[in-house]
Amino acid sequence: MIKENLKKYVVLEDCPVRNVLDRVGDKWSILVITILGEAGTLRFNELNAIIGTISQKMLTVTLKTLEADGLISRKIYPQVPPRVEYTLTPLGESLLPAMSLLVDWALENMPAIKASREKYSNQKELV
Amino acid sequence: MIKENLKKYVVLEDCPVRNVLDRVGDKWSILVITILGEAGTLRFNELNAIIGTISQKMLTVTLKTLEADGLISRKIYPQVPPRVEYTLTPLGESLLPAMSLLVDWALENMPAIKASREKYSNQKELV
DNA sequence: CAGTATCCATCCAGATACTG
DNA sequence: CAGTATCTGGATGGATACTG
Repeated sequence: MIKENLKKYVVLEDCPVRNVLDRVGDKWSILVITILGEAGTLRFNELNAIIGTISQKMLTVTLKTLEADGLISRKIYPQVPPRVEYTLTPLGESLLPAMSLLVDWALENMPAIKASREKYSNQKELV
Repeated sequence: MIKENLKKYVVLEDCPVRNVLDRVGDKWSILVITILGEAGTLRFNELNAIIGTISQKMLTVTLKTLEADGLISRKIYPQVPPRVEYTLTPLGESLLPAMSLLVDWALENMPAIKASREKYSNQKELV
């Protein structure tokens, strides 16, 4: 029966897939990974300045989560004032191809999606 | 200056990328797209039964959003009781390769991520 | 069958202020 | 410089009951 077979995706979703996509889906992770992927290594305040619209708190949370997942590494230089540098780990780098494919898809198809959204909301208004 | 150059990602993020990834990031969209991608066409209650843990409300919301984005199409058969069928549009199908790359990455690297998370939380406890 | 409508708990992101 | 701590409004997701 086809429906029973399809349930495998639900299981997948619970364990590894949704776990990973929670990161992909949150507001800042992809941006941070993309930027680190291109820049190589950046300090906390450099990331903060590049993104501009992120709060210190969210940048801290995002970096900690990505570090916990093993996607970025955090290097502390014992200085005053402190210097902390962030870099993608090999695991983080291995995510770049999949992410850029998604980003490319988004860039390419955003016009179509936008047009569809407008068409849809106009239809709703007419009802 | 390298930092100014990197800001392009922030702009990208605001407009098309984050818009699309909001869908990827929500709780059910990827699952629905994946299932429809394999099944071809399904009715509302078939999807409901396959996923099992989704509420009617969230399935409705998810399907409406995907329809508004032009990723799935909704076909109503004027019967009593009603019959509504959902299918991926070509736009929705074009998203499948990027998504499956991401899903594959998740499956392959989940063990590493899990190990990293445990190591990280153990470190925290020792402090 | 395929939804709507309503209420509710929780999470999330941002603003602000403070610190080793 | 690189964070932490606290508070708050709003969005998100789920449970339940009802309906054309």
